[in-house]
Amino acid sequence: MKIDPNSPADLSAQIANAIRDAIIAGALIVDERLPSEAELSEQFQVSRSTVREALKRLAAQSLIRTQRGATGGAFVNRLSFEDAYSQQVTTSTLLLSMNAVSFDTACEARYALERACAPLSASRRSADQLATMRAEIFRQSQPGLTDEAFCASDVAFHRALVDGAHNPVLSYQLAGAVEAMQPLMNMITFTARDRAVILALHGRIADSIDSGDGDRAVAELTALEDETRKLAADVFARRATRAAQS
Amino acid sequence: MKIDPNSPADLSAQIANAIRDAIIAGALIVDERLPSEAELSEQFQVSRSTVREALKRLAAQSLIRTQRGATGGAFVNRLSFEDAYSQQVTTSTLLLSMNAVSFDTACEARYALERACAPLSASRRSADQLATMRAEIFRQSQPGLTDEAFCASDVAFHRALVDGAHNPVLSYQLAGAVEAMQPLMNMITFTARDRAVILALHGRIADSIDSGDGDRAVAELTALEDETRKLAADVFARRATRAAQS
DNA sequence: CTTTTTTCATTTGTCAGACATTTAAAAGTC
DNA sequence: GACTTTTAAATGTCTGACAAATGAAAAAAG
Repeated sequence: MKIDPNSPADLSAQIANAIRDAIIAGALIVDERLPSEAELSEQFQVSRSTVREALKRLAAQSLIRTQRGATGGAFVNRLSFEDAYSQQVTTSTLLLSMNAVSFDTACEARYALERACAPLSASRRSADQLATMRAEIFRQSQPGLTDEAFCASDVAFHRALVDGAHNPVLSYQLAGAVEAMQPLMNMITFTARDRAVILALHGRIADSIDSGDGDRAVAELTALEDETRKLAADVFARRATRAAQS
Repeated sequence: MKIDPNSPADLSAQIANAIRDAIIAGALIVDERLPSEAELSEQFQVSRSTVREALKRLAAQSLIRTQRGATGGAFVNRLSFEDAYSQQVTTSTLLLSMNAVSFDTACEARYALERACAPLSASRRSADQLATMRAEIFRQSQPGLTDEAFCASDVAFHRALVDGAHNPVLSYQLAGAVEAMQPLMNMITFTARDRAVILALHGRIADSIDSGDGDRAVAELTALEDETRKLAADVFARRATRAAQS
């Protein structure tokens, strides 16, 4: 681990990268304790503040955790799917909102990924996951549900579908795509008729998963994608009309 | 943005979260300049070091960038797909290595996601992306190629396939899955016969994409997945045998 | 001897103040 | 007007200090 004091990059960034690379390379293993801040500052020949800034950078990426006290210090963190999941959601959300990703693009990606899960979910889903899907469908059928609650239930439904594949890697990858779309989905106002159509599609998707028919689930998901895009197109068309009039 | 000095969490973490939430909520927009460190330390009633640690946390997530000098400061960063992409790769790599994700699980996720891209890629890929696929296939046919170089070319081939879908969200999501698997793939040693089989499958995939036949591309990808898993199974079986003998 | 309490050393968290470095704008010079 | 110099503002780094947490060792109690 070498540091160049004349590099344009901040010392704290260099140190953080050096430690991160050591973790990736396996030189530092999970739960291993890093040297104390005082020792690190001596090793790298920098002040303790600089070391601390480097450690905070790593902590922000869940690569280390710190503990105070006599036997405390910084420890290499086992990156859990949960940690990665929440980071993935914020990153994806910001990506969509900051880069003006169109609704169609996000929607296409989301359903393409979901269709990838459907066959696996159809053959593996637990009874519990199927029950969750049914429960969310029931919730969506309740009158008086706000649009936001409807969207939230929609996310829960699709998460159960994805988790049914019992592949944590897939669940992790999809989490961002599905949850990050929620702000976009929330722009849509659902009429009673819209909800009925979606509800019917959700029901048919659950039935397909229930009967283990992956191909049919894929087809129903495609139908749901078409429906979603049609709804969004209507919303944007109405907005454009209003904007032109005013 | 309120900070609780009695919270168990570090002040710097609280401040970082407050600023992050403001960015997500849109209260701070892209390229907007945050108050100077001195001003922030007064606003939050903490020392400048604490503010700095908070800012380093945000910088580690590419949420802000800092600039020195008279008109310098911390600016809200436009999170680019490239930034997110590299973070995604490191996170995915660590997830796989630290959580003992099986080769089969990772492989299944990867090919499921790739199959999701295939139909889109078949109908949209640019001539350039198809040329890249062909070029990588040619490179893979060269004798004397190391296993690592073969794997790297494999990644490039699949990236071209994915990018052919022309959906940045899909490319971003898949980047992690494909690149993070490279260390696992590198454990496999390819015999000349293995390479010939893979090469033939790559050729057929490229042909499918070329002719716009998404369904066939999906089928060929499935065949490639089967082949990859068979190779991996052989490797692990040989290892188990050697381990039992020694 | 065992259990409980106290003390203590270690380590992170926070603060205050200082200086170095970078940078662009303002002021000065020709 | 064009160029150079100065200046002010901001981040980057260093030093030293104290607070707070925490486990371990030492001391006290039974």
